[in-house]
Amino acid sequence: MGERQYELGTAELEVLKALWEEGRCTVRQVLGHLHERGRRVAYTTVLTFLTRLEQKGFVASDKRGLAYVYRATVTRERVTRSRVRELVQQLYDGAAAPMVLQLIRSQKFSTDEIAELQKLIAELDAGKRD
Amino acid sequence: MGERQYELGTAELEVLKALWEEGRCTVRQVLGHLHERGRRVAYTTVLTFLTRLEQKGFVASDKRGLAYVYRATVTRERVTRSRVRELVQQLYDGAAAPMVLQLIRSQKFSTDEIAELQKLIAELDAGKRD
DNA sequence: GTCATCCTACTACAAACGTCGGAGCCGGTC
DNA sequence: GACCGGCTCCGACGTTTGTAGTAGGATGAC
Repeated sequence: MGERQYELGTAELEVLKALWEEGRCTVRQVLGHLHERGRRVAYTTVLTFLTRLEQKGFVASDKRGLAYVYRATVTRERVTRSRVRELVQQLYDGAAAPMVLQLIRSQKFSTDEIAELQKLIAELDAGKRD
Repeated sequence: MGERQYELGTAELEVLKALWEEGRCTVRQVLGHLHERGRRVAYTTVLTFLTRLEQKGFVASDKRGLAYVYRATVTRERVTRSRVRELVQQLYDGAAAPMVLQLIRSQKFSTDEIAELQKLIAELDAGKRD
């Protein structure tokens, strides 16, 4: 079965995000990225996360010179989709519409975003009528 | 520092959902509810979750006859909102729109749901123009 | 050759989670 | 009055997650 359950802690996800945003990174670069956004954590902690992420198959590494360089092996899209689906499942037993309604009601959107949403939904609607 | 007020594991959430759906319940009733939807778990496990949920302030109980009766002290909406917000924060640094787009793209909606969405967004749009 | 560095590997550890087993209490039933 | 079937309390245990210290290998500076 294809869609495996991705188990990622929030701190692990932070590290993965660093890789998505920076591309290939050494441990130290990830650490820098995290520090830049106020995440204070030790070098070895980052190393631990990268190692675990590699074990779980989310990143790969190769030795380049004296340090390992890590890269994500899963796309942000994929993990994101999986996480959202998981939450929809947990909260609404798989029904996405209530989640969307919830989001639309409880968050503020800019005029541009509203326009974008309208466009997208219109497309959906058109698709349905085919 | 994550000010995550609601710390709920997925299994704990299952139990809480039982209370939202059934109203006031004894341990045994929650157990029955879970068993009905294929969740096989022991009586004492449910008891543990209810106890922990009570410690965390999500449920309250009172002794009625020989068994305790539990009830949720937080609404489904509240927990749900908090969880969604948390995920939006984690995945998109707080931007709700990408999340909505993601949902709309990756999930299937019925015609009715699409209509509902259109209505809601139209309202939003109207509100913006005031 | 010796040092100061930088990097990885190994180990550790507490808290949270998911999961129960038993001990022990209490109210009916033979 | 001894037993059965509920119920709660307490403790336990394996796993995951977040966090990090320390040991030891490689490397470049003198």
